[in-house]
Amino acid sequence: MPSNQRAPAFNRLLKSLPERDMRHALEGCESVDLAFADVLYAPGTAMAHAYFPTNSFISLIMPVDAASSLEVGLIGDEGMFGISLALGVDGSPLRAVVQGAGPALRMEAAVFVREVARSDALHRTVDRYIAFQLAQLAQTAACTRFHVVEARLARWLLMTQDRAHASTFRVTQEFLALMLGVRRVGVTKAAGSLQRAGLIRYSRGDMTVLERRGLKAASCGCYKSDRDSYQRFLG
Amino acid sequence: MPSNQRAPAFNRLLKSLPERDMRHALEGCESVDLAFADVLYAPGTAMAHAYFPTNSFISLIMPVDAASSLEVGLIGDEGMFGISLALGVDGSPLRAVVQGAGPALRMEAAVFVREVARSDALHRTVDRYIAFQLAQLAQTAACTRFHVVEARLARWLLMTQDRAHASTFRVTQEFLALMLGVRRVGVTKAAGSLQRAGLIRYSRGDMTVLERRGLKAASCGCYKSDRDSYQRFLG
DNA sequence: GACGCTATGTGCGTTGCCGCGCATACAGGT
DNA sequence: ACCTGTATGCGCGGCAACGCACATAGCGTC
Repeated sequence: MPSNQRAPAFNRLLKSLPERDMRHALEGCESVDLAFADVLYAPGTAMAHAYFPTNSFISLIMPVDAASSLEVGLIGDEGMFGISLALGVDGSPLRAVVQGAGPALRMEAAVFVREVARSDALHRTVDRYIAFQLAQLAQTAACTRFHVVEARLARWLLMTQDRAHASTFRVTQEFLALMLGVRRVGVTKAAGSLQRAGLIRYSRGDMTVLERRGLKAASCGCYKSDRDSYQRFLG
Repeated sequence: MPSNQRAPAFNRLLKSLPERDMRHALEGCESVDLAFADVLYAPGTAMAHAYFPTNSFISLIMPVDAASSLEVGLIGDEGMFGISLALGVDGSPLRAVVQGAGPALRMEAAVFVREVARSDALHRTVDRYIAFQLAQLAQTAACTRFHVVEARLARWLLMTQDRAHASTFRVTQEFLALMLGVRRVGVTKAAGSLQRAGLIRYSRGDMTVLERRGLKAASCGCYKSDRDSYQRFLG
């Protein structure tokens, strides 16, 4: 493991549960390794599993048309994928794609539904996480509307660094363009600007955050707002 | 009541409940008349009531800064305000503002929380509505990013007409600009274009939808997507 | 060491919306 | 009839991002 990386052994949502509930939930889980670009869920299909990333992370992507899409959520060890199951519905319009390879815990859909029904603590935690997702979606909608690409890119890098637990991670400009819903060239320009400012360094898919402080200043307030929301609902 | 208006006596979420659950829920409600521009909830305050519009409607607005904001949700008789209460959290980043004056049912926060706990049917319905709100938020984020003002305006008019249960309703361009997160002049241009196409007629705050068919064609697919989501989760 | 793939960077004309300032027009009150 | 406030319309210069096409640069492969 790279020296800049400290892998969490646990998923923070599960870890926050009382001992008994956590133990029971973990018994319903299996450990899996998620590979980059794995599609964990595609709209229109049945949701087979809920996922609790430990040292991996997952993008929630809203498809618009063949060429365009927009990332509307990012899930790492602070969260989970599968809230639709907890809400008792059979699908979601969002694609779930592995963005950072690594280990995760997963639960079969039926098992997750049963666990949520039997554990009040898990149910409450999941509900609070849903509240966070709602807040994050609203924040993303506003951010996407009002903020320039460079600021949105800075926010994205900070969010990703948090979930990668590393200052270096792999991500191409092409991929960033899809996440931010802009042209690749737009990313080139914004990333070049951040690099010239000494905040990041990158080359052929290797992205390194050099100065978190500076990135925060370059980002819009949405990064901080997201963290505040998480703190309020789940902190 | 204008002839083009057919007021629903009920809120559709409540109406969908089994007789017993609905009756019990209604007993926890009081009837109120919502006035235009009433602020039902402001971020940072305690949420005092849940609202079930019958023939009124409510905007969910994400504030960005003093000058800018963005509507991320619209709640009429097909929905409710107060899902945060059901999720067991104490607040939301979204302002709730009355956009269409009219009658609604409301429940004190504590009563609503108790009802959700005691009625499985209500709980399931609220959960499904939350799933819809999540889908609508994601749709709005993508729509706001990719679609031009004219299409977004058309979508907004269709959504509002559905909830106003009337082809005429009051809305100024200034207000529309705040909802769509654009300049008032941008609305002037887009609305003028729709009017020249014979799809709408408006003057000094009186907006009339003349041709729903044409408006749908002028709008992006997001209007249809929203309705499909609602149908899937609550239909 | 040539080849090909992927990743990144550049140029150019276009567009959708911005900020700002101002002009018109209708409505209601006195 | 006048005045004032609100609603709508228009012009101008500017900017961020667009679409498209092409240029460079690293890296693996045979």
